[in-house]
Order: sequence, then structure tokens, then C-alpha cells
Amino acid sequence: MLNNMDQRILEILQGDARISLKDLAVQVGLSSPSVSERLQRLEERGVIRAFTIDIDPQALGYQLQAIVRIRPLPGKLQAVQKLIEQTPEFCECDKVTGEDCFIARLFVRSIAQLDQIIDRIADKAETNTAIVKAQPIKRRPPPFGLT
Amino acid sequence: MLNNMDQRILEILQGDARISLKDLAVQVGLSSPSVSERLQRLEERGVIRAFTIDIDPQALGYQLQAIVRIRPLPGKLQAVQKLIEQTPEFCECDKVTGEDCFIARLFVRSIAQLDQIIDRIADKAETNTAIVKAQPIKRRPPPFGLT
DNA sequence: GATGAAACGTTCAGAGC
DNA sequence: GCTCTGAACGTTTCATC
Repeated sequence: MLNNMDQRILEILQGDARISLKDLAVQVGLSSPSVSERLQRLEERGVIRAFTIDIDPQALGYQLQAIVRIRPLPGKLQAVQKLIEQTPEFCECDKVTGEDCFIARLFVRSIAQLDQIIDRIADKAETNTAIVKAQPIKRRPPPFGLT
Repeated sequence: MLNNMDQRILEILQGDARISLKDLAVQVGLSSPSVSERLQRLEERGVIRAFTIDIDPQALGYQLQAIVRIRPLPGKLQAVQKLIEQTPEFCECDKVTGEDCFIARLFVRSIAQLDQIIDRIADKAETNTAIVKAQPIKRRPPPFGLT
């Protein structure tokens, strides 16, 4: 899928996307132009979807994080999805197979805010809210090489 | 929490973390040194946790994504957590309140691989696997301003 | 894939609001 | 306190091999 050089480049960038091409080139043992070209190819191929920043919700005052499983009542699927999308505190939402229709991640500043947001969904769906206590894996990309 | 300038800087960086200070400065209407200083402060305060890349699992051959809820059998909690952490295809894992102990995101290349990974957990925990069909919200930061 | 020169961006000192 | 200007420094890009 990716050769060794590309894998190393991705690993380094994942830890520090602002590293200069020069330093990156030194670390992988190539010249800056070569690294630059590889980067472009990785972007073109869609492997690198974006260069972005990781924002810490806690630093913005979001003390609580919850995973909410949502099962819309008959005929309410569209309305529920729209409500989720329009509630900016929902920061991740997957539509899945099985009993639950949606599984979403919610950031809130307080239990009161959590209660308020869940209540707004309550007349359109059954919900199950699990408060996040710890994050054994915070977020990482899948393995680059073939497994 | 954050003033307007900082919010705009975060929004722009979130879409393109490699934008030059110069262009960023033009977009928000400040000079490069000012923007540079604000960036440093945002990093020091921990609002910007890291500059990173968003890697597309599909481009790496991961065609399937699942959310797995995991309830370890009595006495198996530590073993289950370790197993999850050591399985690189688990890319996100939250320890939560409620019936389920862990909720984890899994990327796999095939149903066969999914089956294999879930089977490895089967003797240590009850699991519930939901295949991701769509992502109404792919991932976004919580609102920057006070809600 | 490497080299070197030109173009570009960032950083620092000094100063002003 | 926060911001700007301008010059020095470092980085990226392009042509060439």
C-alpha cells in the first residue's frame, strides 16, 4: 500500500505536522525536494486528507464527554439526524447497523448542559448515554503497513 | 474563553494547518508577528494540543469501520484493556459508565479481519459490534465560544 | 532522487499606540 | 497590554543534472 519511506513520513507528520521539509528530509534521509514530492503524492492519493490542528476540548471548558447511542422513534430518523447535526456539541456521529441507529460523541461543560441536550432529543428518540471516564486510546491512525 | 481573533485563527488552522503565518495574518487582518504570538499562546495554554495530519483509513485499504461495545467478564478488565490497546486496528477507545465498559472504534480491511479480531476478545468479554454505514458528522471540534 | 540559486516565509529588534 | 515595521535568517521551490 505504502512504501517504507511514505510510512515514516506519515508517522513523523502525525506527531508534528509543522515540521519543516528540511528537518523531515534529514529524519528520513532524503532531500527536501524529494520529501516535498512524496507529500504531494500522498495528498493527491487522498492518504493525507488534511493538515489540521488537534484542539483540546478541556482547554475550551468542556469538562465532560459522553457517548450517546440514539434510536429514533418510527418516522423520526431524519428529524433526529438533523437535530444532532445542528447541535454543535455533537462532535462525532456514526450511523450504524444494529439496534442503535446513531452513535455520537458529545462534549459538554456541565451535567446540566448534558441533561438539556439529551432532553431535546428525548421526544424523538430513545437514548442511552455513557459518560467517558477515561480514554485508553485517545485516537490513532490504523496501521500503515499490511497487517 | 477565547477572543474573536483566536477563534478565527483556530477555525482557519483547523481547515489548513500548513497555511503560512503571512496568509493567516492577511485573513484575520493582523501582522505575521502578532499571529505568531497568538499561536504560541494557544499552544502554551494547551488549546492547540498538536499540529497533525488527518489520514484517510480508506486510502490505506480499511474498507470497514465498526463501533464495538465491550463488557469484560469478571476479573478480565485489565486483560481486555491491554488486548484492545495492543490491537492497532482499534483506533479510539473510551472507558465509560454504564453497562458497557469500553466503547471502541475499529478499522478493518474485511469482514474476515473483523471476525478474527472480535473472536480474540470473545473469551474475555461480551461484545456488541455495530458496523458504520455512514458518518453524518465526521469529526469536528466543539464550539469555541460560550454556548 | 540530489544540488544550488531564486523566491518566499518567519523571526527578531525596535518602536508606536 | 497588544500590535506594527523592516531587516536578518531560515525554508521551500524550481531548474538542472
